[in-house]
Amino acid sequence: MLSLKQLSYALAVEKTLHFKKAADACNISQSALSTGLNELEKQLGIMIFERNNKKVLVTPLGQEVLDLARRLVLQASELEQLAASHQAPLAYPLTLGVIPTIAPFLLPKLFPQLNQRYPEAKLNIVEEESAQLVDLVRRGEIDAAILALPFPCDGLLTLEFWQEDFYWVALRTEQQKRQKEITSEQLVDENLMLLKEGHCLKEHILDVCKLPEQTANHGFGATSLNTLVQMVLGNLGTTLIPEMALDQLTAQNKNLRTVHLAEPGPHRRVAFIIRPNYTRYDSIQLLANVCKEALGKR
Amino acid sequence: MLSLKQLSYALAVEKTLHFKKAADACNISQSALSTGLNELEKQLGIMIFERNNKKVLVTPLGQEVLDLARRLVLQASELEQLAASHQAPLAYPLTLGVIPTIAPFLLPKLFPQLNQRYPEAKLNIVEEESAQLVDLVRRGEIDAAILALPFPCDGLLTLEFWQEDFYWVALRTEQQKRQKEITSEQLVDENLMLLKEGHCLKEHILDVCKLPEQTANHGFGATSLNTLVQMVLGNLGTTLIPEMALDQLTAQNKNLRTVHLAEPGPHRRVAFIIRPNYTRYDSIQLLANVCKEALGKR
DNA sequence: CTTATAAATCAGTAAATTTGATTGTTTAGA
DNA sequence: TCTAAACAATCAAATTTACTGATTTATAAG
Repeated sequence: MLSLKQLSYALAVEKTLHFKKAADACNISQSALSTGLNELEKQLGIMIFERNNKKVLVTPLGQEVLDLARRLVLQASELEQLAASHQAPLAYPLTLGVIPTIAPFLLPKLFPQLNQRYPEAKLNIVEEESAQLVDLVRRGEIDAAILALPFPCDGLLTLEFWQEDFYWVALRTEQQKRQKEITSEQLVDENLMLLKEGHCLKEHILDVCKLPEQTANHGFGATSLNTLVQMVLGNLGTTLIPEMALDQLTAQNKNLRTVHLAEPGPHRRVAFIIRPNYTRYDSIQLLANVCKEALGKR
Repeated sequence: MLSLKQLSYALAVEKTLHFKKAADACNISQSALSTGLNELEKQLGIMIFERNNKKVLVTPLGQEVLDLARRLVLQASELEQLAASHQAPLAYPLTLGVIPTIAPFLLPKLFPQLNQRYPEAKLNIVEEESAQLVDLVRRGEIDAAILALPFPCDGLLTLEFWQEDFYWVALRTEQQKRQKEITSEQLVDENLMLLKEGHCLKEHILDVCKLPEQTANHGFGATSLNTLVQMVLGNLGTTLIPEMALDQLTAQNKNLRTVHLAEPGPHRRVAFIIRPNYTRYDSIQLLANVCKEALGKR
């Protein structure tokens, strides 16, 4: 009878195309992996890998088999997790993707809250941009991801748990007006610096402000809001940051002023995305609630 | 590591709720099954079955786990089949459902043709009514089914391979007209006998003829077209049969006359149904072609 | 031609699964 | 209340399977 172990060996080889490395990844000897694979191929009656002593490559039929095997192994691990998650909520470690414009602001609030509610909870965090995270979730390499919407995630489930607005950050100077709000039109003259290509926050800001791509000075390719704010302090321009970043990035600094962006909100919505028939929906929902609470208390 | 073997043991117990019977079904001893299950439950850290020496029942969480396990085991077998089907077309035995108004007429033509084209092909046939077959396909208990359309099969794929019309069957008498066609209106006076409830052919006929339910004498609950034709011979009334049944049921008998039903056709369409991501789509397509040929040659 | 590399193979061993017999409960019937 | 039957759990022994480390064989590169 087909075994999941054998299938996982095959998947390891698919990844590395190298028996020794794959064996190491599986914590077995090269010879065990070799015989295991031969056994699998014998049982299926096909060649999955075309190989000689020097090269390994996947056959076309082998690719089909591996794709099915991947699904199988993924579902098996989901079954294990389902069982584990019913012992204590979130007991089984969850691998979570978070985008860079959320991670540094949400996580420091999330972890203490989570520890208090679910002491046995364990999270592995992966920080990537939205597009990569969607892909990782789809392929089942991570359990879920936290992104800012709108973002195209066809076929995935979204679990929204937070909405927020953007704030304009500028240097506090003598001749400033004591304004409470700033409009998109006013922003045009303010040498706006945004994150570099690929960060959804840039798109969201341009969308909300109905500004064309060119309006924004691209901040010399800054990849973090922290950097952007440092640049504001260096008098290089101004920027926009989401509400959740306010206290960490600007609250401590008397030289900065933050002004609410006067556009109809919410300016961005924050949500978990998961595969539609992910088995630990409950855990993610639990987690979403904790996130909400964590962000809720100012 | 979780093994498919253990999962299949659990599924066997779910079916029988009896360790010894389940063990027999798995071709292992009761003790092996018992330890296997204990091992599985230990690995998952949960109870799947609540049991004492006298009763076995599934826990709520156990049910969830079993549902996932079923999917897993099904997909594993599909993987095996995928591999096997690439060695020789149709080599791996295929379990096929066929409705009673098709099976006796299609299969005798199909098998010789199939044997000639694909000598290694093997089919297991299950004869049930449409609704049951749809269910069996959905649950993965059979690979595919042949039904007559229209029939509701949401979420399943259909592979149509044949269309045909209905023919009116009546006793050949002295005073008959030599008519070539008969209309629905004329049928009303002809004491029409149809199959009993549940056979889609009855629905199809009433639909095509735009007749209300009550028009048809229900043939005293006949469950086969053969019986109906015998009743026609016994001068109990008349009936309608599909084209594919003509030569077997009426061609040999001089006392019967068959007249084409004058309604816009085709009166019924015959198709395979399969699960959308069934792995042996190719095999079914092959099979559909053979069916078409088999019916095609008169 | 030599060398380094990598998969296959082999023999021995460890681990797992399975069997058959037995035990201990539970239920139903006397 | 007692007895018998049914059934899952358990145990020791046997078998099968999986793994390791060493060796062999084949390949590509120098």
